[in-house]
Amino acid sequence: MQNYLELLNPAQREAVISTEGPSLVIAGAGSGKTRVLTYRIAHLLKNGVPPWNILALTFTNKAAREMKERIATVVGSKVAAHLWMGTFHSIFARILRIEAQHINFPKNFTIYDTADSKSLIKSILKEMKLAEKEYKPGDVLSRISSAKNDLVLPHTYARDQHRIMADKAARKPLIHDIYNRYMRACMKSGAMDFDDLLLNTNLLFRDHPEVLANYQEQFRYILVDEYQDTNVSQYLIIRKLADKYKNVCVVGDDAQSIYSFRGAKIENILNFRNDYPGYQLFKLEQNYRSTQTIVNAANSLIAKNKGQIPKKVFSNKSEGNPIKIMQAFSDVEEGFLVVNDLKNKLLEFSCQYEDFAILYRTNAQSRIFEDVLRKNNIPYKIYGGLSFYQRKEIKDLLAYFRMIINSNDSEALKRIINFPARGIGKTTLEKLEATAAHNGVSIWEVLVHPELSKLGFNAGTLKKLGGFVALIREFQAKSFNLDAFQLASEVVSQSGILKELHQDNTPESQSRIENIDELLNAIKDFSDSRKESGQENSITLFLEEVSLLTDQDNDKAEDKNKVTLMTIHSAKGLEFRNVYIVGMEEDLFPSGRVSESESGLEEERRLFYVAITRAEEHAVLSFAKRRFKYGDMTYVRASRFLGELDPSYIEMTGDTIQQNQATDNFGSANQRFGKSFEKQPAFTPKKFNFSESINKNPEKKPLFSENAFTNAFDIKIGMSVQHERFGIGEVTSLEGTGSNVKATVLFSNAGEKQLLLKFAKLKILN
DNA sequence: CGGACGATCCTTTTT
DNA sequence: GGATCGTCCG
Repeated sequence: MQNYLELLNPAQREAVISTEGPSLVIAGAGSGKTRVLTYRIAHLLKNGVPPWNILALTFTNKAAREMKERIATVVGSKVAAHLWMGTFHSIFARILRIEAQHINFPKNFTIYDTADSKSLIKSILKEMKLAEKEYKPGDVLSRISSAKNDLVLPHTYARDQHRIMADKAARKPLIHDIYNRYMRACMKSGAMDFDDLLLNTNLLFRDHPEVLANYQEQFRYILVDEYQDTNVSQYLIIRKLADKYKNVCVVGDDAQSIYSFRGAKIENILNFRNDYPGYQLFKLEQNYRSTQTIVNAANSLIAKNKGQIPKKVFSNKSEGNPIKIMQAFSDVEEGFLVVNDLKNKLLEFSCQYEDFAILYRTNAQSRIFEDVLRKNNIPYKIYGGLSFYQRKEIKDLLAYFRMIINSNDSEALKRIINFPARGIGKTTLEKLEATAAHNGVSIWEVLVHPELSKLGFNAGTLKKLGGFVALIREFQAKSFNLDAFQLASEVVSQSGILKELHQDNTPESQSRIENIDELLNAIKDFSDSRKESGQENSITLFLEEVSLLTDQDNDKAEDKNKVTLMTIHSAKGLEFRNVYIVGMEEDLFPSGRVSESESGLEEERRLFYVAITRAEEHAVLSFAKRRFKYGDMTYVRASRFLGELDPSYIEMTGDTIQQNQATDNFGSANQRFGKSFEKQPAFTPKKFNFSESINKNPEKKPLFSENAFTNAFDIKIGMSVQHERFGIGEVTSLEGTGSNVKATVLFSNAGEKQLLLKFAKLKILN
């Protein structure tokens, strides 16, 4: 790997070797951005810059990990290990722990996730006697988050006419008050939410110039990936840190800015020239990923946006196949069309499962594709939704660890004070919470206060509370002698969690036990690898790692060679030979919430651009005519974005059931498609078309057959059926009529279950 | 106090 | 279609 410079094109090479002074790298989709970042860092190291003088900030942990591995192949893993490389959140959490004493936080502060934050907001609403209907915790949190990302503290918020007016207009005039209480409560709990990690870093640097000076000196070279998605808070951290040496290299693509909803400012990249005069500009315009058709189609789309950094992304690869658009009558049929097309490509182009991705705008769309893939025995992995670390039993166990490390963490306490059930109910907890809020202390401090007995609890309750305190203290005492894994095992057995789960012997509790085992294994792996590398191995470090994980970071070995299902947002940075972009409908993509504003629409368009440019060989777009929304079947229109792609790159596949209806299907969107689009035959006689492929595979089930789905009416007494969770069983009785038929099934492993056929996805065996 | 069972709201996107 | 929340009853 010594000649890494030879692996680069001229533009990439310039970006790698121009290490001094500010640099802006505009990297078109698929243009080798990661390669440039990787080799730039390797180049610095090769030229004698110590790794601890380099700060590299990425968007996901996974990106950081992969880049570190690639750098290690050039300079060795010992050197690479000393790089400061990670997400903004993980790097600055680490720094905040080191500098905690300066900002009035304990070193062992907890990191609240969104669920913790919402739960805290609910408590505050209760205390303020505000209705949750008026002040939805999620909405309140996003207002607070947006303020924090703009570095607006509560007292400034209260005087910020803009925000106050907006809140009044939204009939939530008291947000500033909630925000204030929220901040105080976090402080009492010794907790920071995600935004606080960045906000407090800013406050640390603002109020402690000597601390800032140290880090400026340390981080002589700063690299930032996905710069177009940084928010004000992140932007200012970079500016401060880079202020001394100005060796800052930011990489990004304004055309791929898709996170404004969480405070990202595309202006950060657009204004780089003003912030760092004398900067060098590098443009990476050759796309190595996709066919010319895909690149050109994507260009034709993004050209509809205004105010971009001029660039001309091109591909030297083959022309490739046209982008296919498929229309379906319903969301379910869309699932079949996509999976059928996938199966054809699998054979036609000798693809692996891992060569496919199904991308959607919202997580809720995944279910239908999961069903169809499962029925076709196609392995898939799904990102998003409930991740492992958000499952109840996992969060409960982690809450014990949090209490051990930081007993002032009131959200953790609320989770476990009565889990497993120890007779401390809602009333008791409410009283404790109110007392804590009234006295400005954490719940734990109330519990351990000598005058607890004067609060009017009865003797039984007092005893139970005392038992809980003793339990936590016992764990704390043990935590000094045990490693992370030993302590975790101790908690699982001594807290009564395991006993409780073993007692109610249901399939659910069984799967919970399995999850807990999995967590213990993860902790063991963590402990062992830490021990091997001679590093500290405390539960604190494990928690730190876990609380900043995303489900993208949980790549497992068994997840190799599977079809990928994810939102377009999480697909950023990835690539696949074949990409399906599904649900191309108005009010879904573009989302109805934003398509009224021009800037919102432009962001949706960038999102579509990101989606298309994930594809190396084939991009397939699909939409349905009818779709279930909120449990109702609704009629929907094709997305306006379909008409914005240059029609010369598109192939339509028609409506295979009733061709004469195909044209109506576009509704108003049809007018936007323009003449050339309309002229396309509704049913292109090409080789991947749909009806032919059915004929080609006569052994396969016809796509539109009712039989493809288990029909509730088909299930009869005595049948042998399979359930996703409960396994195989026999139907012993049926009751009810119509869609409400309830079956009693005797499962060989799970015992007898009553199942509503419309919900339980029973597969008929034999 | 805790579990079971309806009503209700919902849907962007995520560190 | 489903998650969460509130209410009711044991």
